[in-house]
Amino acid sequence: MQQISEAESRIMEALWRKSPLTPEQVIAAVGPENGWAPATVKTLITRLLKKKAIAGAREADGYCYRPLIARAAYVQSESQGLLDRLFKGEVAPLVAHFAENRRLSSKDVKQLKALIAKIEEDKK
Amino acid sequence: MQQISEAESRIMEALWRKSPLTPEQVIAAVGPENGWAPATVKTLITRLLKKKAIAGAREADGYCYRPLIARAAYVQSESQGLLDRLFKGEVAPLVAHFAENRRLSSKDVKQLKALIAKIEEDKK
DNA sequence: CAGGCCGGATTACATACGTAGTCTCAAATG
DNA sequence: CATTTGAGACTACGTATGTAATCCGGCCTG
Repeated sequence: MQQISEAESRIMEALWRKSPLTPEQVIAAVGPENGWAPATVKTLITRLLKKKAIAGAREADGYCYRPLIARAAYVQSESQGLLDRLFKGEVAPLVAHFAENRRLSSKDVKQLKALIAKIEEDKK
Repeated sequence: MQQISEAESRIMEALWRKSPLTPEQVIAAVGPENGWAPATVKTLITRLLKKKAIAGAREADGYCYRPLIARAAYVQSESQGLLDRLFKGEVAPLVAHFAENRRLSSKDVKQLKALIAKIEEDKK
């Protein structure tokens, strides 16, 4: 998978959120919130097209873009990359790090508890 | 904190692992394993100096470099950045993602269990 | 048909980054 | 003192990225 830059990933997020989108919709979705001119959005789109991360096609609603990469795959790639770089590829050390630095919210803890319980249940 | 590139972070890791290090030691520590020429390492060092991520000084063992940024701070910044970008700033969704994609090792689960238990114990 | 619109290509410029060589000046050494 | 060594500055070149404008060809509309 070719690298998708942070700016480019914001286009992807818009398309993952709702797809397909017309060029105008993409511009409206990401332009104002990022302070981008339409030309900037168009450039990012062109780069994503070149990277085959999205595809454009004429559809019932007119010309539209849709993602060619699943968000889960992108998220996995980015996350695993960070874990590989900083935590020997494993999840637990990252969680431990947040715990040690008081950056685990009580909400996080509650959800992690439920998650672990579910994982163990699924194992039986 | 100024951005530290991946290549630069490898110099940091060497200094976090063992510090202070002479220029020669840094080159030996990161050069071969990354396929870098000494000039490349020197460039990366110069950039880190400019970013004030490391400092060089004459010491008992000669001229040495030491990190000016704690690994924990760097790790927190990078990790939080990823969580902010992809997981609404929270840890649990990342763990859930790995669980859903069958990317949580049994070792991870075991350690997470212990970690959660410890957190709850520390709360009492 | 002519003009306008639109999507993608192309261009522009600056910074960051990866990789590496060269130069300069100060300190160390013989 | 002269020479060597070494650290950091500077240079080089290509790619990636951020931000944005312009251009070109095809299609649609009046």
